[in-house]
Amino acid sequence: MDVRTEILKESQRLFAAKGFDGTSLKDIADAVGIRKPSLLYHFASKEKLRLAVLDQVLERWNEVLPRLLMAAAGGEHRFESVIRETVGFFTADPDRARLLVREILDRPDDMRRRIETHVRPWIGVVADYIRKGQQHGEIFEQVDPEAYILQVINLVVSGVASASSLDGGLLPPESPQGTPAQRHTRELMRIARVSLFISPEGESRADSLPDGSPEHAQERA
Amino acid sequence: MDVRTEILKESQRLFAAKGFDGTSLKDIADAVGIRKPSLLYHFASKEKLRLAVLDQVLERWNEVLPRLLMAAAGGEHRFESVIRETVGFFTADPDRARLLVREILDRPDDMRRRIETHVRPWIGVVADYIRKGQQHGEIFEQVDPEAYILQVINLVVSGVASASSLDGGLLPPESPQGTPAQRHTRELMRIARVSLFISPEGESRADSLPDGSPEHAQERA
DNA sequence: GCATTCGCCTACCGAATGGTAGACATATGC
DNA sequence: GCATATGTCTACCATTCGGTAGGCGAATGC
Repeated sequence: MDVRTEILKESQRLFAAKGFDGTSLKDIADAVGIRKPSLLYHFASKEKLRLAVLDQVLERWNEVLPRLLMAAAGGEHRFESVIRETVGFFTADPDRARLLVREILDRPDDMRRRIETHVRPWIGVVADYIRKGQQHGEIFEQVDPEAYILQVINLVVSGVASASSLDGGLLPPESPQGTPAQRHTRELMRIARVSLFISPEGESRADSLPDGSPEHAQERA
Repeated sequence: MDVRTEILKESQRLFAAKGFDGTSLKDIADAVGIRKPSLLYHFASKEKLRLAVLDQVLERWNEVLPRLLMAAAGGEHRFESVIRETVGFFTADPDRARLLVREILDRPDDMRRRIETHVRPWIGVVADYIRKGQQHGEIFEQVDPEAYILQVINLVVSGVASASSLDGGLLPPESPQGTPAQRHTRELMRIARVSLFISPEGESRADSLPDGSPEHAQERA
């Protein structure tokens, strides 16, 4: 693999695990198998490297976004597939979620700007979709579209970021309901759906479990 | 104020804002207005200081927990007041939330142990409450009690931790629905309620907005 | 009165940090 | 064949890091 790519990969992993300040250039160089100055040949400074890693994640997100929004049919299925794909994007590589959460905590102002340009637009799209659903009586009037979307984003991203600590420790590794990750995702999807759509009177959906997102397993490469 | 207390206060603030690794002992000493060795006189090492700050937050949580669980009447009101109080605890001082999220990311294993001893017990209590509600037909059968509680905890803690970045940037500072913080909290409470309780047929509650938690404003002292 | 403790200080330490200088070897272009 | 560009290296630098040694003054105990 290309050295530069390798550096980005290991940096993302280490930044996600130990944070930007908690990771030294030597840590990264060691992980890649080169010396520190060789690393600085590819990325002029630690700060440049940080930006490159962050850009890589956000660009990747921008790649899957169109596919994600165009996905599937209309109605509830469309909504579900959007959430499912979003969850899949982060569970395919939880470091993405951890990195974003860390970045939000460490540099809220920078991150706010990035979010406004990258995320704002399609929040508007989804919010309009929700408002339309409200007019048609399919979605609760009480839903605050923008606030709802933010809560769901938070649920997905922060959920994946901290899943290893919370789920692993508090849900039994084996249970009739499935693995912790499965239960986590299934309940997340249920909450997002039930708190949005007015249930069509007594509908008790089978809740097919979309999860662990094996279809995304190799998407990381 | 007691110097030791002052150190803990500034440490919590700085650890929450810049992270443990991103904060130097000099930063803290400067914030308190003393020299670094004086700081190390009160706390023998940076690690000891970290533990003291974390303990302080968790102890505080343990103080309000009983009051929180015993609160109010039964039924939905009880549930709502529990969530409201929990949200209040963290919005009263968002650094608590930021600190916990950082700690989960930085030291997941340590945090998992702490969570298992501190949080596990009352998760069981709430989960039993939910199961009882399911038997009585008040709560959706599809709810996975433990997974649901984890999602709500995540929603509250991570939500408060990143609220400044997300809400501030994506919700307009002024709107007919209220401030970003109000809309955030109101939608959070709505999602938690609607995704749990089977709505009593056409009930369209006025949604009195509990928020900003002014009643907790001075609780920080 | 006087020894002791407390709390804070200046001065310093070794280690690690991000980053630079410059040599060297290999590959490439012409 | 030879100059140039590429990529990695060793050696080094200034700074900052967490932490220590030890002195000094004010309070405290007896």
